[in-house]
Amino acid sequence: MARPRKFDEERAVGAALEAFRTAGYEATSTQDLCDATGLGRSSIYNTFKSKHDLFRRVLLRYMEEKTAFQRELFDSDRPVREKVLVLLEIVVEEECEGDGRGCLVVNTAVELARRDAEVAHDLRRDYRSRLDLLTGAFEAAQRGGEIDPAKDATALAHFVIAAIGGMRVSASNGVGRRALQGVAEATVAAI
Amino acid sequence: MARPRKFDEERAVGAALEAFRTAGYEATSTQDLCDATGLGRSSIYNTFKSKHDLFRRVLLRYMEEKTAFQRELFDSDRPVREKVLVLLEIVVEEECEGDGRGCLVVNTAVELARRDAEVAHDLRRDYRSRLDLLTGAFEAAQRGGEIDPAKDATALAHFVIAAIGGMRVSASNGVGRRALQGVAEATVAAI
DNA sequence: TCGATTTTGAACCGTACGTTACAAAACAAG
DNA sequence: CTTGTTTTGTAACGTACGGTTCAAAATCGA
Repeated sequence: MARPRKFDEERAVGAALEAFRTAGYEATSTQDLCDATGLGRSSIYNTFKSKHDLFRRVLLRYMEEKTAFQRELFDSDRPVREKVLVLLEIVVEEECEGDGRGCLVVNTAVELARRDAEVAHDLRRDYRSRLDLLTGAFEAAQRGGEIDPAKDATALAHFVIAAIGGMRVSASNGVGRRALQGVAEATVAAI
Repeated sequence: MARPRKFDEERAVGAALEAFRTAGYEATSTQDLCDATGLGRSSIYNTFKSKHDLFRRVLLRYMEEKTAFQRELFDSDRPVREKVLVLLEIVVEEECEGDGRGCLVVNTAVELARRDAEVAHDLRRDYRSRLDLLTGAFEAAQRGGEIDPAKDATALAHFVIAAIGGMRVSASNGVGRRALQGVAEATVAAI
C-alpha cells in the first residue's frame, strides 16, 4: 500500500561494494556511491541510514560470500594441503589477474579497524569463523594422518590466514604473480 | 639575512608521521597536521608544498629508519634464523605492546598504493631494498651451511616479508600476542 | 638603524563533504 | 477516485576540506 522500490537492494549493495573496494571507505564519497549504484542520495539514505551503515552492510555481505566459498572448498574431501593450496592460489589469481581492487577485509582491517569499534567487531567475528573453519580442517587432517598430530592446529590456521593477508599486502607493494606463487607454495610446505 | 625558522623541520616530519600513522592519509586533515606539528598552515605549506608531498617525505623517512634498523640487525653475525626471529618478534611487540598505530608501510600499501602512482613507486623501491637485504642474508646462510642450498633464497625473502605483512593485518583483525608469536615461530621453522 | 628577506598567523578561497528537508510522484487498498 | 504511505529527485544544510593570500613580525647583513 505504498510506492514500491524501483531498484534491487542487494544489487545496490553489490555496486557499493565495488566502489568501496576501489577507493576504500574514506575516499569513497556519497556521490561516488550514487554513481556506482545509480540511486539518488535520498534513496541511499532512506534505505541504508548512513554511509557508515551502508559500508558495514557491504562488508558483512562480502565476508559472508567469502566465508561461504571457503566453507564449500573445505567441505570437499581432497587432501587438506591441496585445499589450502587452492585457497592461496585463488588469492594469487585475485590479486594478479583481477581488477586490482584488493580484498575488502584486508583493506578495511588496515584502514578502519583501529579507529572504528563497530567495524573492528565485525572483522573479529569474521576472523574467528575463518579460524574455526581452518582449525577444524587441520584437526581432521591430523586424525586422518595427513598432518603431524604434534602440531597445533589452531596455530596452523593463524599461520595460513596470516599468509593470505601477507600475500595481499605484498601484492599492493607490487610483487608479481611468480613471487606470490612461491609464497603460497612455501606456506603449504610449512603446514 | 632573513627571518629564521622557529621549528625543527625533522621534528615536524616526525610529528606528522605519528598523525598519519594514527588515521591514515585520507583521514588526516591539514588541521590535524597543524595540531600534531604545532606549526601553522602557512609554515607547513611553505616548507612541504602540499599534504601529499609531506606525506611522501614522512613515508620516505619512515622507510629509511626501518630499513636502517633491519640492515643493522642483519649485519650482526648471529645465525640467520635467529635474526629473522628477532625481526618477527619486534613486529609482534610493535603490534601488541605499541601504541596500536600499525606500520605506515603496510597501511600505505593497502590504503594508497593502488591509486597513487608516486607512492606506489616509493613502496616498490622500499620493498626491493628489504628483499635484497633478506635475499643476501639467506644466500650467505646457504654458503655457511645454515640453510639448504637447494632452496630459493629470493623466494624465502618474499616469504618472510609476506609473513610480516600478514602478521600486521592479523593484528588489525584483533589477533593477540600469543597467536602472532606462533605465526612468527612457524615462519622461522619454514625457512 | 635600516632595508632586504623570510617566516608566521589569520583570514579567506572555492569546493566538496555527509546529511537532511521537502514536495512531487508512484503505487496499493478502500 | 480517493486516501494513505512510501520512494524519489532536487535542493539545500552547515561544516570541513586542501590550499592561498597577505600584511605584520622577526631576523639578518650593512
